Formats: sequence, structure tokens, C-alpha cells
Amino acid sequence: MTTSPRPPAAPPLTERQEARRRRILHTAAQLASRGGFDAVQMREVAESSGVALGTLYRYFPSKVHLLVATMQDQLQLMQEQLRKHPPSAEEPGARVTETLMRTFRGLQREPQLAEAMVRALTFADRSVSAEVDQVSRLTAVLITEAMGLDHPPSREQLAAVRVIEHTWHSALVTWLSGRASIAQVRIDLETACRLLAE
Amino acid sequence: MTTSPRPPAAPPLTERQEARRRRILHTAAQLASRGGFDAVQMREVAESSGVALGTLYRYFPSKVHLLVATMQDQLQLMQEQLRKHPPSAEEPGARVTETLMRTFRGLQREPQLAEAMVRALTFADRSVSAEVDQVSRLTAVLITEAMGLDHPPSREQLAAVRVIEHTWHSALVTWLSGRASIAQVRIDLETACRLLAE
DNA sequence: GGGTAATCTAGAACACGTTCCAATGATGAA
DNA sequence: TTCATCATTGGAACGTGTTCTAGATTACCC
Repeated sequence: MTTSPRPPAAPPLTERQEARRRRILHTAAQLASRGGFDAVQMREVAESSGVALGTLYRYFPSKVHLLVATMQDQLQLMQEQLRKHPPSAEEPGARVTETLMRTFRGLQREPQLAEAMVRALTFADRSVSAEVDQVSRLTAVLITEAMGLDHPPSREQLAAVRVIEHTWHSALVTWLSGRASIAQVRIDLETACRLLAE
Repeated sequence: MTTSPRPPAAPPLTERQEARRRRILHTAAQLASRGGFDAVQMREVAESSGVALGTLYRYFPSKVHLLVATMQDQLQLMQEQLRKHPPSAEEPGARVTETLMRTFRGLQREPQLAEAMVRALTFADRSVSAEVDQVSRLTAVLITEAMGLDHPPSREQLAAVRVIEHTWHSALVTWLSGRASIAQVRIDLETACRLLAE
């Protein structure tokens, strides 16, 4: 409990360690892109990354930690893309919908990877809450930036962002489990974004 | 794939079978109420229910199926309670918030059980989607009834119900993983319920 | 009641996440 | 350079979800 290995006051990694970490994340994403959550098997991640199983567990204390870290990675990539090509709509609500749907289509391109990351995210228990929180914060930033305001968002808008984030997250889950179509997801996001228009 | 054992065209259960099913669900809820998801161990569920492991798996094809069925059970109990004591507020939005917060407090009384059920629900893959969908439908009914309309809900209201359900579900997850307080959950629900006031 | 098919039981066996250990290798301070 | 510490390795071992099998029991039809 008191000695969490990675994030808090992380001792700087050597170059080799950084490389190992990258290799592991890359392998995880690759395996996930094929069979999804179940296909990310810790023994195989270790072997394909050229790392012992114990080492893998030193870098990522569980499979869920590993996949949540993968999600952080992917979110950051997405964020860079979005900053290069910001949404085109005028109204904040429409801008946010556009941004999230674009992100959605990005996930759609690697549905198995998406499944793996989202399963991990929702299955995470308290021991991963710091990392999950980081993902949540990244998402909130992504939404807020999409709004394209020139002044800080109001209290109501911040509350709306939370609901949009909930909707985004939950809609993603229902889509991944085959219980909602993309069209339905879009409608749900548009509905939630109505909260921004006030 | 083609021979799913339980839900489609379920052959009627004998009395003994119905009793076994009940015993299993009861045991599962009991174990969950203590240690949560991890404490529901299939061998122990079987033993405590006086049933062989293979039989348990015949009734519930996986641990997730078992816990999702438990959630259906609990939701139905909650629904009966709510029908006996409907919310007191006037406005649909306030009525829904009141209802969901009351449900929330119900879950709070058995937080470990709640954790087990919600973890199962969000971890469920496609093989459980029918059962998860049933939970979703129950929740939607619960919300719609809470609105207390004397006419069918409008298209906008139905869309709002979906977003409220997403918010409810996702807020529950963040609360269970310790990343949001009850107060914050209430705020999020109130925000989502603003969509009903139009 | 007798026969048959379905169900149930007990328990072994398997898969994969996770932990642990002894031996080896890298790193940094004196 | 030498030593001490920490990281890494290979692999065994453990726990729990899931599957499988052989034999007992039950349900049901004649």
C-alpha cells in the first residue's frame, strides 16, 4: 500500500528501462489489437517483449495496470491529433460531439484494442484508481479543449463535462458489448452535449 | 454458440431446480456482501449451495452471468420498494434524482455486494449481453416510472433517460472505485436530470 | 414398474493471473 | 577497481475460473 512502485515520486528510469517499458506497452497494444482483453496474456507479453515475467510485474503490477497504461498512451496520441486538427463546428456542444465521434472512429479502427482497454478500465479496482483517474482527467481535458472557449468554463459547463464524460464512457461500453450502434452512440453524445448549450 | 442453455425458450424448471437456482443466487449475494467480487468463488458458491460445481455452471455459465443475475434480482426488489413508496417531488427531473439517490443509498448499505454486481456488469463481454441488456431495460423502466408522467414520454425525454442511465451507471463505477463522493454523484445525477426539464 | 434420456455429483484436469525464489547481471559509491 | 545494492532472469508454484469425465440419480413416458 505505502510503496507503490511506479507513479508517485517515480525514480527516473534509465534508458534501458525506458526502452523496456516502451517495448512492453507496444507488445500489449499489439496483442490487444488481435484478440482483445483475453489475448493479452502476461506470459506472452513478457516473452514477446524479451523480458522476464517478474520484470513485467515490476513495471506493471497487474494486467489491468498494463492495459490502463496502454489507454493513457493511446489517449495522448489522440490528443495530439486533435490539437493538430481541431473540430470545425461553431457551438461548443457540436464541437464536443464532433471531437468525441472522431475519437470513436479512431477506436473503431482497432476495436479489439478498444475492447481490451475499456474492459481493463471498468474492471479496475481501487488499487488502480490513481491511474484510472489520470485517464479520466485526460478525457476531461480533451472535452474541455474541444469546446474551444476563450474564457474558463462556467460551473454549469464543468458539471456538463462530467456528465458528457460519463455518457462517453458508458456508451463506449455498450457499443463494445454490441448493445448499441454507432448511430445510437452519436445520439446519446448529442443529447448529453445539449447540456452545454445554456 | 447455438445452444445457449438458459435464456432462449427456457424449458420450465422443476420445483427442485427452481429451489437450487434460488439457493445459488442467495449464496452468491451472501458471499458478495462479505468480500465483494473476489469473494464470490465458484467452488464456494457451489459448496455452500449444496450443489456440484458442474451444476452451478449449468445454471450460470460463468461467474459474471451469476453476478449479473444477482443484479437483476436486486433491481427487481428495489423496483418493488419504489412502487410502494414513489418519490415525493413534483418535477420529473427531481423525481428521478430522488429515486436514483434512494437506490444509491440502498446500494450503500451493502457496498461489497454493489461492487461485485457492478464489476460483473461492466466486465461482461458479448456472451452476457442479453442479460446485461435486461438489467439496462429494468433500469430504464425504473427511471421512466420515477418521472411520474400521465402520458408517454416524448422523444427528447427518452433520449434524456438514456443519458441519465449512462450517468447513473458510470457514476456508480467511479463511486465504487473511490474516485467520487456521494455528493459528487448526486450533483452528476442532478446535472443529467436537467435534460428532462424542457 | 421398466426403460430411457436428461440431470446431478464428485473430483480431476487445465488455463492463466500472480507470487516467489535462487542465481546472475548492472549500477553507483568509496 | 571493489563492493554493495538493486534489477533482471528463468522457472517453479499457487489460486481460482472453467472444462471434462464417469458414474449415480431423477424425471418422464409407456
